[in-house]
Amino acid sequence: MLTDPVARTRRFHRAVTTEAGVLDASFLGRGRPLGPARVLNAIGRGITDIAEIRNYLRLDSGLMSRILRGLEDEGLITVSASESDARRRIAMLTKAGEEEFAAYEALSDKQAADIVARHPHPEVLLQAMDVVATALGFERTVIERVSPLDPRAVVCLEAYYEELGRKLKSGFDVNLSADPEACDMEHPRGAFLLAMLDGMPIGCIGLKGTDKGYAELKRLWIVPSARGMGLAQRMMTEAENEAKSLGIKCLRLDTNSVLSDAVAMYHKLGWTEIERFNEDPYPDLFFEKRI
Amino acid sequence: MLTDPVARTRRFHRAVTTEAGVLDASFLGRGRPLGPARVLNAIGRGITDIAEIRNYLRLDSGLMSRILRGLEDEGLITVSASESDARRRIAMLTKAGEEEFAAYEALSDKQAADIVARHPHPEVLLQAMDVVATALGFERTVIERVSPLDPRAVVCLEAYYEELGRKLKSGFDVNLSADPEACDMEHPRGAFLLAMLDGMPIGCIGLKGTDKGYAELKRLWIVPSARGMGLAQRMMTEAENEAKSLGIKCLRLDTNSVLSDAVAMYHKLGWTEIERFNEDPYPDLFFEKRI
DNA sequence: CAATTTATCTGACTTTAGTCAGAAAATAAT
DNA sequence: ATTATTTTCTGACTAAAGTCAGATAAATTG
Repeated sequence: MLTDPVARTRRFHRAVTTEAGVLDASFLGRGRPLGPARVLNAIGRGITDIAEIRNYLRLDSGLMSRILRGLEDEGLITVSASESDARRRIAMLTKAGEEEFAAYEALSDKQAADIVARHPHPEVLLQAMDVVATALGFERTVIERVSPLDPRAVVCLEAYYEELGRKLKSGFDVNLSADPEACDMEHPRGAFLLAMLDGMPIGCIGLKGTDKGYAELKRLWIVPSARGMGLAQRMMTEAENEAKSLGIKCLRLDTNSVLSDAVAMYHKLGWTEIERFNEDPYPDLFFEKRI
Repeated sequence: MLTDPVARTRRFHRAVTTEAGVLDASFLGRGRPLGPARVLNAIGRGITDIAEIRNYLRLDSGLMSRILRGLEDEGLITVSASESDARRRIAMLTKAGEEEFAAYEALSDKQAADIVARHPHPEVLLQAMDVVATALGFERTVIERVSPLDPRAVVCLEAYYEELGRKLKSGFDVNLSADPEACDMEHPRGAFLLAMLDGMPIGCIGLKGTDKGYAELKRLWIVPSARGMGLAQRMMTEAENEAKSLGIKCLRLDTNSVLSDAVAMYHKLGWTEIERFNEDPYPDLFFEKRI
């Protein structure tokens, strides 16, 4: 009973659907049926293409059409033809729509804050929720190329620096000049990849272009709640592909032997250990891979 | 973004409702609307009193009545008057109903098993789900008096013994004669209390009656995922009340200084340290409280 | 260019869910 | 014993969700 995976999962499901009922009630707190409320929120969250909303919410085209007319009549959205394909239609929030969406957001934020607040040790609960959320949706993870200055990238990098600082005996101090290598990881000189799941960044990797006949992989980091799922390998592979498409033939990386899991992975992925190729104080292991 | 409690909670909620949609689909996989399916499952899970089901599922009496007629027409249930109060009605599954319920159970079990199976480290996910489930429903926890031989009690006791074995340097070996003190914790000589949440035992405590002018509190245990929520104190208080109602005036307990959290709690709850009062090898600290 | 495909819309449905005002019968209160 | 309350049931509703067969217009294919 206490250890049976099925019993535990079903109990989790019961607990969560009870709670979800309460949370969905927040969607009903503004005198609007669930359907229109969900569509309005999808639009507010940036899914403006109607076919996409329809697919996301699994709505019949007829039903969708009527819901859109209703929201238009309320003055919350405007619908116009897509520029690239006049059959497709794009929904936009009006000013009133923005306000209504903000009101829903405020309700949801309050619900979320309440859940956390009534726990005596919020961080324990939050970490558990992170693990569950990552696990449940893991196959929806998408890897996208962004600028290393993208706020979502910055968030990952800061977490990476913080973690290195904890793990290296010497601590870790990013060069004071803010993100000195950012321009080298800007496409097409290099690249910066972000793994996104449910709107949350869960991992990153940088490809740093150089003028020395090789490129470097830098700043591979996976959020703790997503570790052990094979995401790091996927990021490495994607970064390699990115390098290939930029015509890069040789990759290098440096690391520290403290990060034993990472070192093991580099070996597994076909990297070979080489001599020190830079003067950085933190790394003590150096790898190369010809692609 | 990565640390913001509200963003993390909302992401969790999104992940879980997406998943819940899939799980609820299992309730639709047998060609029956959600309403009747939920009622059938409530009856199958042992909620037979119609008023109770109505309260549990928050259904209008008219709607409930019609759903019951529908399930009767399908030959899945029979409804009869309660013996104690002929206004109230009791629903029972027929043979066909049992089978239908079992089919729903099989679907749910399969869904649950699938979720766990596709995770590379199931125990990590399961522990996280335990923490979340406990946190979300915590205020629904009910403490009930059961026999110490109740299978749910046995499950807790085994977990307790296992944990003691890990924590005590000397290990821990329950007296080979199966649960030697069980009869002393049988009401009304003593009592055994179980904390239940969503059908899962999450903690226990035993009140052992003796003939020596005092009773003992034994086997206080809280499932790891529920620790830090103040449940142990609530169990202690309930056990004290139980003792009072049995006319007991003095309580004792023994413990080991390794269990420092427990020791701190005993002090906090007004227990006073006393001399060793038994020859057990494991405890090294002894407490008393007059009530 | 004609034929086909795609995305949306409209109208005419059905099903499911939920509400509400009594009616009937049993029980509890005075 | 009468009155009030509780529990369920029935009928007559409304609202919301979902389905389906075209119609329309834009894009794609051969």
